Amino acid sequence: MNLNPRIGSQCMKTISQAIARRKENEKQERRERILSAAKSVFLKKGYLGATMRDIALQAELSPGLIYHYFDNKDHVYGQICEEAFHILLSILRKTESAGKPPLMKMELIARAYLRFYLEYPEYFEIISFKELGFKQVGLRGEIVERLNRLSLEAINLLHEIVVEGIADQSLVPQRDTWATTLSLWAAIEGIIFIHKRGYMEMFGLDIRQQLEHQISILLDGIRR
Amino acid sequence: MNLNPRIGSQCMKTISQAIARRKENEKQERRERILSAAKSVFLKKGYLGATMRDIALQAELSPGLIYHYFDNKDHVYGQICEEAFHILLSILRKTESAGKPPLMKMELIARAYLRFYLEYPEYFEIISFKELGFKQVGLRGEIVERLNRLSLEAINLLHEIVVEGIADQSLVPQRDTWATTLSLWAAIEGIIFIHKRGYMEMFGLDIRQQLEHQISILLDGIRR
DNA sequence: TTGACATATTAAACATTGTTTAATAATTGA
DNA sequence: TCAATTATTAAACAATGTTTAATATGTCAA
Repeated sequence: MNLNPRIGSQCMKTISQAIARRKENEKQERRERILSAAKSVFLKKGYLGATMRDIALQAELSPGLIYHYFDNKDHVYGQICEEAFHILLSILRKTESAGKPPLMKMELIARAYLRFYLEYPEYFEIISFKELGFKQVGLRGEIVERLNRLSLEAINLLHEIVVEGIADQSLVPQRDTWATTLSLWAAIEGIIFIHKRGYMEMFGLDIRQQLEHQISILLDGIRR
Repeated sequence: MNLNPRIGSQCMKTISQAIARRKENEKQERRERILSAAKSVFLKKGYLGATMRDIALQAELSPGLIYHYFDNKDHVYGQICEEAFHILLSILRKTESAGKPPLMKMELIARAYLRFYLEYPEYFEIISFKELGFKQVGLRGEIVERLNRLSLEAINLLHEIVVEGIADQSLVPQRDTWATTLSLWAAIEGIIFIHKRGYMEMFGLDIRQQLEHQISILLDGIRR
C-alpha cells in the first residue's frame, strides 16, 4: 500500500507516461507496417496500378485502417516518393568527387543519375510519375511542396558544380548559372527518358555509351 | 411497275448500295461526333480526368454507345493522341528549312518543337502522357504501335538532318547517327519538360531564351 | 403491308476503385 | 467496475470503365 500518496501518484504518472510512450511506438509501428506494405505494392505496380486494398492485404489489415494513419492514397504515395528522392540524393552525393575538377564532377553526377535509374528502376518510376504525371492525378498540398524541395535539392547539386566551374574558369561565364544547370540537367534526364521509352533498344544503343556521348556533346560541342 | 425484271433488280441493287453508303456515312459521322466530344474532354481534363460519361454527355448520347464504336477508353484516347502527333508533325515539317545548312535546320526543328509546346499545350500534354505515363495505364496493341511509329517519325525528321550534317561535314562524323539524334532530341525535349515542371518560372527564366541557350550549348559546347 | 432480321441505342447492372461511416473491440484511467 | 478514448473492422458510398439485356429503328423479302 502506498503510505505516501505523493510517491504513489508519481509512480502512476510515470507508468502512464511509459504506456503513452509504448502506445506511441505501436502507433509508429503500424504506420511503418503500412508504409512497408505500400512500398512493395507501389514499387511493383506503380501509382495507378496499386490499390488501397492491395496495400491493406499486404499489411494484413483492413483498408479503412490505412485512413486512420494517412489522409489518402496520395499521402501514402508521397511518403514512398520521398524515400525514392532520398535514395537518389544519397547516390548523387556518394559521387566522391571532392577535389576533382568541376567538369569531372559533372560527369560523375550524370553517371550517378544513370546508376540510380539502372539500379532502382522502380524508384525511378515512382519519381518520374510524380514529376510528369501529376497534373492529371493531382497531388496537392504540403506533400508536393516537400517533394519539389527534394527534387530541387538534386538539381542544386549540379548547380553548385556549375557555379564552381565558372569560378575556376573551366566553364565559360554564363549569363545565368541556373540556365546552364537546367540545360545540363534536362539533357541528362532527357537521355534517360529516351531510354525508358525504348528508343535505344530500337537502335541497338547502349545507355551507358549514350550517356557518355551525351556528356561529350554537352562538354565539347558537336561542331567541328 | 417494272416490266423488265433486270432493270428492277438492278435498280433495287443500286438503291441498296446507296442506302448502305448512307448508313456507312452515318456510322462515320457518329464516330466523328464521339471523337469530337472526346477531343474536347481529353484536351480539357487529360487522360485520367476525362471519363466516358463526360464524353457521352458532350456527344449527347449514352456511354454504352461509345463502346459500339470503340473498343475502350484507350482506343478513343489513341485516336486523339494520333491527332496530336499529326499536329506536331505538321509543325515540325512546316519549318521551311529547305536549302538551309543542317545546323540551321536543327535550330529550326528545336524551335518548332517549342512552338508546338507553347501553342498546343493540351496536345503536348496528351502526347507526353502517352510517352511517359503509360507503363502504369497500359495502352496496348496496335494502337500503341501506330503511335510509336508517329513518335519515331518526328525524331526521324531530326535524324535526316544529322545525316545530312555529317555528309556535308558541318558535323563531326559520329559513330552512330542515331546516337547523336537521340542526344539532341533528348536535350530539346528535356528542356521543355523542365519548363513544364515549373523550374524556369522558379528562376525567372524564359523558355525561349532557355531553348536558345540549350541550342548553343549543344552546338558550341560549354567548354572554353 | 407484314414480319423477320440486323443494327443502333439506351438504361441498368457489374466489378473495381478511393473513401467514409457506423459499429465493435481493446485499452486505459479513475 | 465503468466510462472514455483509441484502434479496428465490415459495410456502405460514390465514381469509375465496361458489359448486358432490352428496346427502338430501319431494311428487305414475301
